[in-house]
Amino acid sequence: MNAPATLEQSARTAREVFGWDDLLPGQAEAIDAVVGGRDTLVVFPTGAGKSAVYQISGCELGGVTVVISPLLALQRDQIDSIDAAPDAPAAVALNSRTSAAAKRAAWAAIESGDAVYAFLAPEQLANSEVFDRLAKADVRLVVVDEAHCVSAWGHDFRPDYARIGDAVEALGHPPVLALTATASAPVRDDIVSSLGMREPHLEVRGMDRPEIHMAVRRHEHDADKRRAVISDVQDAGGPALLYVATRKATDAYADELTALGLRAAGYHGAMTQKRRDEVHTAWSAGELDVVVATSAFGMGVDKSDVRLVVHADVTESLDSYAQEIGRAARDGRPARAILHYRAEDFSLRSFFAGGHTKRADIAGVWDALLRATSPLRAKGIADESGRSTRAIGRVLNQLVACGLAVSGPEGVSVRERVSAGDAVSAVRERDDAEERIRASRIEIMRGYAETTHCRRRALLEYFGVATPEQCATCDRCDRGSVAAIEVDGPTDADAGGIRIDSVVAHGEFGAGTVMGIEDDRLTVFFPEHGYKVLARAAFENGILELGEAA
DNA sequence: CGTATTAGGTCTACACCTAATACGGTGCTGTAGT
Repeated sequence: MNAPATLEQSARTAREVFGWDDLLPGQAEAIDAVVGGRDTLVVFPTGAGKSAVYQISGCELGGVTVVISPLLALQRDQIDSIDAAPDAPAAVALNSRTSAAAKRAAWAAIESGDAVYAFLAPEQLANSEVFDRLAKADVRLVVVDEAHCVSAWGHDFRPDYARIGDAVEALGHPPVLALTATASAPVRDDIVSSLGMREPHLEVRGMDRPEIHMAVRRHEHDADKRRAVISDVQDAGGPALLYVATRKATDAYADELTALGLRAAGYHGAMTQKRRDEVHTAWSAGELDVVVATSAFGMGVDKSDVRLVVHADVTESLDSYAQEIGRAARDGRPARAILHYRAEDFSLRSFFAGGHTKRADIAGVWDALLRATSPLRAKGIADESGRSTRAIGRVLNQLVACGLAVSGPEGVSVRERVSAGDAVSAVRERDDAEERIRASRIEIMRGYAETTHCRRRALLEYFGVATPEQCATCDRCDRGSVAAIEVDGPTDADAGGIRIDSVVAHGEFGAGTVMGIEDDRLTVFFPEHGYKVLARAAFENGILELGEAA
């Protein structure tokens, strides 16, 4: 392979086919790897030209470029942008919203032998007709967009994400190009192994976003937190995003901000598609000061002048947090990211992380599958047993994930005829493993929130990026080197020999670490019991003692 | 696990308290019915 010639060719394609004058840093290297036949993982911030990498590579390679993308709206945007290019290959979508006529046209394009981009949600790969036809087509590249979803959405929420790797293998393993805006080392490893990528070329650029000032504020009381969040949004100085943990909170904050005279709108996954589109459009057009959203808002939202991203609750992982604050300052001008939280807020995340499958559900589903003579669907089992379709669906996913059952276009059927008891324990083991992983992600988030060192360093170290000790643009660096955890109200960080990070011993809870100090109360984290707010008087009656530093 | 809502109990009656209970995120798909 002649590398300079390839690069020159890529630059020409960019210019002549897509109308881009220059390739951005990293794009040429990634394209070179993909066109050379290597599996490639690209981690660029949004706006740094991830799409161009697959568009140019697909054009160079010819044949069919399969693009797996999580949201139908994203697929539509991508197709629109390809259609707008001066001389780009055709782009088609295959999904549940595609009309019969459009499907015929799409297959005609795919089977024509000309270069074409085919956009699919991963669920389409489980459709045997779609898959069989793709397998016969000339697929020369598989692109996985928003590849972090492979890691985050794997088995439970969208199980087909976990099976993309199998589909790639069954297609004869054409080069795989995975694209994402944020991926920590564990998530990268997860993507590589889940997609079955072989010795992938890794192209990571621009993880550091020094233009975003980072801060965290911890609160004792919910009312204080709400006030602080509202006040931050009022002082945004430009378009602001407010992320909350629940759908209900989106409306509550949006109403309050509206009452204060801001143009605010709520956004969450349970709203009608129409309403979601309206909010999205108004936000993009600059008609809203703030969108109050759950994690549903973000992917595919491209607004360059966001000046503030406030989180009223912790996210489920530092990966998600980086993703969400990364939506600020795409124009490169200064912006701020502020995380507000209370110790209790982690419990909602732990709830989402948990969720053990009920034994009776597992046994019931397994029994139904064993008796069945043809594949079953969640709805059928649910109707017959009177349990919820969702619960049954989860059991089915877990049974497939642990290899006891297989999922096909007609539904799920038994693969290994083990006893109900064995099925129950196999599913429970999966539950436990998943919960441990999610719990550890939450702990990393807690670590970020409670670090006494530079925030940016804490974030970037997690992403495996070397950084200086201090960034000078986070709340920790603002106040000098190692600072105390900030707690609402007067902070007396040294009285009575108790300090933030002091190790203490409690009669009931064992050894703990002081996380916060108020006038007469301490917040202490006990590894086995979590956070406890204790009266300072506990020292006087001997329940609490200053521990040795060991 | 924590919070918000509902049900139940109290008993001059109304309003109020407590205990029990429900609920909490992300999206595809296929099918039924307008």
